[in-house]
Amino acid sequence: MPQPYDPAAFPSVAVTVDLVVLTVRAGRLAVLLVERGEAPHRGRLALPGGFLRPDEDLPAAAARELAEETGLPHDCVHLEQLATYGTPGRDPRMRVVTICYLALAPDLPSPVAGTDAASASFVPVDDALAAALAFDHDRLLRDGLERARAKLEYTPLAAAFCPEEFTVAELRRVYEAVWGTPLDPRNFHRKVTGADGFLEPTGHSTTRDGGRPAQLYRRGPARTLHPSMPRSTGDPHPG
Amino acid sequence: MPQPYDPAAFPSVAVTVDLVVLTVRAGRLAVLLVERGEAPHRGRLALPGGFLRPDEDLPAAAARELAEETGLPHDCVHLEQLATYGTPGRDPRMRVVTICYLALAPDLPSPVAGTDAASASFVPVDDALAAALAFDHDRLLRDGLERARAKLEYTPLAAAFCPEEFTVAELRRVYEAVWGTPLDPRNFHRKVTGADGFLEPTGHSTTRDGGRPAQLYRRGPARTLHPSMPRSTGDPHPG
DNA sequence: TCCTCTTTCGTCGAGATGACGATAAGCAGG
DNA sequence: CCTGCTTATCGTCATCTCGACGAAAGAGGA
Repeated sequence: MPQPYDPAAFPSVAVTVDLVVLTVRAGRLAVLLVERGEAPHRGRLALPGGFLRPDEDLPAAAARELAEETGLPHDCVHLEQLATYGTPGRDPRMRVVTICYLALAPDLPSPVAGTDAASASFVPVDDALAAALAFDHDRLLRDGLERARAKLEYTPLAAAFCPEEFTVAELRRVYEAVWGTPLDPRNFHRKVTGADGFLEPTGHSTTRDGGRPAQLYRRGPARTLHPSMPRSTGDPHPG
Repeated sequence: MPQPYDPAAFPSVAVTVDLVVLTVRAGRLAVLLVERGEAPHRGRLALPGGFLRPDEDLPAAAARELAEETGLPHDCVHLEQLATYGTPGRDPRMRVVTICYLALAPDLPSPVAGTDAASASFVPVDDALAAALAFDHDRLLRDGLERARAKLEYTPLAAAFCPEEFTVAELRRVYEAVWGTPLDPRNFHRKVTGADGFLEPTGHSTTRDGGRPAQLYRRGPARTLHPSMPRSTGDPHPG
């Protein structure tokens, strides 16, 4: 903590808040990107974000940026702090410390045209990683992906990618998109319906997936998964 | 990311790097604290930390603070970013954004007298939480504890609390101190010796624990634990 | 009606785990 | 040397979970 204190003793540091906003669209994991209109990295794709305001809390800044870029109702979006990046030179203009937030959102039907939403669009993560992003945003994105993949294992957070009511198959497709591996529908069904507090039946059902009508569920109250969601398929055993 | 750019457009923000340094001493989990010599919170206990320097990377700043406060050889200390705190008013003097790092260290034999090490000392976490810390350091400490407890479950990081060579019982006492729950020595032994890459036998043995001589191990190359270290004792089943 | 599709329920063997018994191998004291 | 104490290490067993897969249920379409 600041012991010696002198307003002139510390350097000028700009603080920004950036976002890794993930969603699952057409069975693929996608990230929200904006095209930079100014130097440096003009024309390159970048994560959305902006300066922290004078009297703004960190989560509030993240929520504000999220609303500006997506117009999403922020009661259906999961938002958590990811990490902070401050390597000198990561922004050629000046010393910038960036607090990165991770957001998981359901596939929004209309790309709501907010203030800055015009230039923002969801890009499949594979494409985003192939096309080098501006600044060190490749790294932020990779860190966000790693966090999201890990969290699906031991939290019921996959439901954050789903609409209010969803089927077990829709939830499974979220896992398959984020992890990039196919899962057995039968074992998956047994697992999630057996997990305490993961799913709450709504009583409704739907045939939007084509075959036999599926039960509709909403998110349960659980915050963690015990035991965790097994990720491997085909890997025999670690022990 | 900074789109509009104007050096005068962002407010003056001080960036500090604070540390939650944990160790296990006398079977209890302890945290490194310093006594504040200046206002605000003069005389209160606080986490060690300081200002980020102009051309210093974040992990480098954390490592520097750690060396200043403990004098620990920093090749035996695990250091990772914990979270960033920037709520307006958390420091009454000015806007401060603090990047907090978590460090796990073995019990150092001599409290090496470094530059600032004089005032720094390890305090059992229970005592630290009972005595309110300066600023919002209670929260940083709680977050650090939560992270540490979680990481022991799915990583071999408990060995970071142990010296170069250690016995299974010493490792078990680390888990018991961090989690605050007793573990069955026989099941624990089976688990850690069976986990791939967790422990590497040295061939030596010791009787420093009193009874039958115990094998000495060093840390293995594994970075994660599959399956994870079971935490519950007494809880029958979650399903 | 028959086929196809997806959901949902069962079965089986292979680990993993919790509880706990049994043995091994040191030391202290008589 | 023998007895008792300590702790380390090995086994056993019932229960739970998981992966692989079979089979029935319930809708729509040819």
